[in-house]
Amino acid sequence: MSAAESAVETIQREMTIFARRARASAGRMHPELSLVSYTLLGHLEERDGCRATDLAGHYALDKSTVSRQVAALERAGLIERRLDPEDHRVQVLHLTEAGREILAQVTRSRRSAFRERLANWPEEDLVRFAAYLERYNAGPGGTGAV
Amino acid sequence: MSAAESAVETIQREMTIFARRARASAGRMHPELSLVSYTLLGHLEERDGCRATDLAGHYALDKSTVSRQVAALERAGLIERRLDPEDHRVQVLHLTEAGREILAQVTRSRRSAFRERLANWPEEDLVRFAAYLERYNAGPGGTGAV
DNA sequence: CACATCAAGTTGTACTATACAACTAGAACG
DNA sequence: CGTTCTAGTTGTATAGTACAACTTGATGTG
Repeated sequence: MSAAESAVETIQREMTIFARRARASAGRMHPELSLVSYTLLGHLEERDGCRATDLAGHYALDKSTVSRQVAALERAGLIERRLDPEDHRVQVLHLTEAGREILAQVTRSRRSAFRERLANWPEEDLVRFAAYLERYNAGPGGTGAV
Repeated sequence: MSAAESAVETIQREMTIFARRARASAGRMHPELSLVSYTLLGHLEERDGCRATDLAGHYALDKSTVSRQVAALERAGLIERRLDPEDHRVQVLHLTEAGREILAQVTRSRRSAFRERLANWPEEDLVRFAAYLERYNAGPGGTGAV
């Protein structure tokens, strides 16, 4: 096996380990915010509000799934729905102040966990690793290479 | 923000994207084998058989979860249980011939998906990326930096 | 304009993966 | 022995998900 082939094997194995761990710890990571909720809130912050359908499309989730997630986030007071005056079928979702705070808090705690994990890496390696990950994720998706 | 800090941000973001995708596609990846089942079969192959408790410990799953997964895999004819003659509480799990085949098949299809995704990477980058991932995963776990 | 079609969301239902707790059966050790 | 430990199963509950059926509003065409 060539060096390239064996590197591909390693990447596959390590990505799989990572995915499994992420899955296992997703629910326990932050009691107040699952990985999905966190991602959705992050999207709302980044876009400054969007529709449920956009979330579903962007994250490849069924609209019913998003509908329930959104309902839960609203019940928790983290987001609010504003009827689009242009189109009354549409609800534009926005973070509330509480939602913004929780999101920032979870982001901080996640960031510090990552920092800790990467604490001893030389800057050069961090930069290269970051670039590789971006490149990997930007590649053609949906092939199951997860 | 320093280059190192911004690299850590990127790593966090990209790892999260990856984890979310993995999660979303886990169930659809291979109709015949979920990510968890695949991982468990892989472990059995690697160790040439082990106990359910070992699987639970190694993958941080509850023993009841493993028990049901194992039951499903046995029903599907992919593994078999052999009573440990030394200790009648213990069932040693082994791949069956069918299990070995399915595992090999899924491994092949996953590998080809990874290969495709990484097809245009220069060997040097593959080797470095693989090393970074190994290093990342080998770090202290369980902090939520997933 | 009226009806057909499309789009956004909700709700009913079902399934999978998971955890925790209570239990059974066997082992180990005093 | 009997107590305590260990391996595994089963009951129960929850989260996240999908698919299908439905409601409501928008759009476009004869």
